Amino acid sequence: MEISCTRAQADHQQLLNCKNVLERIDDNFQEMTKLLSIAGSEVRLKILFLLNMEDELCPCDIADILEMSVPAISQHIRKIKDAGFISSRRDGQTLYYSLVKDKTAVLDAVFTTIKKTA
Amino acid sequence: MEISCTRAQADHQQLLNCKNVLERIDDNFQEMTKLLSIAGSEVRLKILFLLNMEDELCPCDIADILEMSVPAISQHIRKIKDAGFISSRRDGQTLYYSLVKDKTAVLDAVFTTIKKTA
DNA sequence: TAAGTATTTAAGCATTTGCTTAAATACTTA
DNA sequence: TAAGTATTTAAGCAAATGCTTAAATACTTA
Repeated sequence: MEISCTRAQADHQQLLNCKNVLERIDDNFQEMTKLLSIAGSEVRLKILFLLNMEDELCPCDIADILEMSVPAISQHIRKIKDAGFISSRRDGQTLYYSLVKDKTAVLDAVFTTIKKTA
Repeated sequence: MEISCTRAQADHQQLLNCKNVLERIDDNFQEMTKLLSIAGSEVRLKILFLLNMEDELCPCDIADILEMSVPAISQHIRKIKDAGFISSRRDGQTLYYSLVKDKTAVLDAVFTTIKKTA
């Protein structure tokens, strides 16, 4: 917990306080980074947005809408699913994916902002 | 704008509608992806969080708080600055960085969530 | 103007990312 | 059970990322 900044003006109490705050909520940063790094890709952000708008979609639908290959979409879906932000239900051959709402609640503000036509 | 999904059950009207919605707000997706991909790194999310909490900080402060090298922090700062989400003011040798509030407003929900102690 | 501090920039390199193509798995239906 | 559809998985590869170290730039002060 030592402070190395050599500036005379450095407010060492401020820096220590910042360190303490970050340390206390470190787990929150990791969980939030997981969500934001998932959402910080244009393809995945669109997938999340579409699932929010349509409730549930299958990989084939998403591939069509985004005009991308099915394996490419499937691999994005796996990443989002592994992180726990979507879940799936099977209906015959088709897998329907939907948002895990309580893990993605913070994205509501993001979706609202995106929807605002400039 | 053609639909390639071969599923008999596919709701082609739904898929076309999704494509139209996305197309209309495509610029919003790009801008939002820029912000989320910046914020989707633990180090940068902490930098943004700290700037939100402390109003302004210099690279040296941030390097101290996060216990990282100054060049590493500087390169993250440059990325955030190039994207337009922070601005700087100089006071002597020291550069102070602060959030561009109207470009990062959507992160308020993120910061609030992070601050909630579990 | 010389030396010191704050910061950025650049080169180098290991790791990660995100696609492609090909093959495997799961389910349905003739 | 064979053939077809939906999806995943895996290998391969080009591009992006994020650090390190070393050097350059900007400013201050003795």
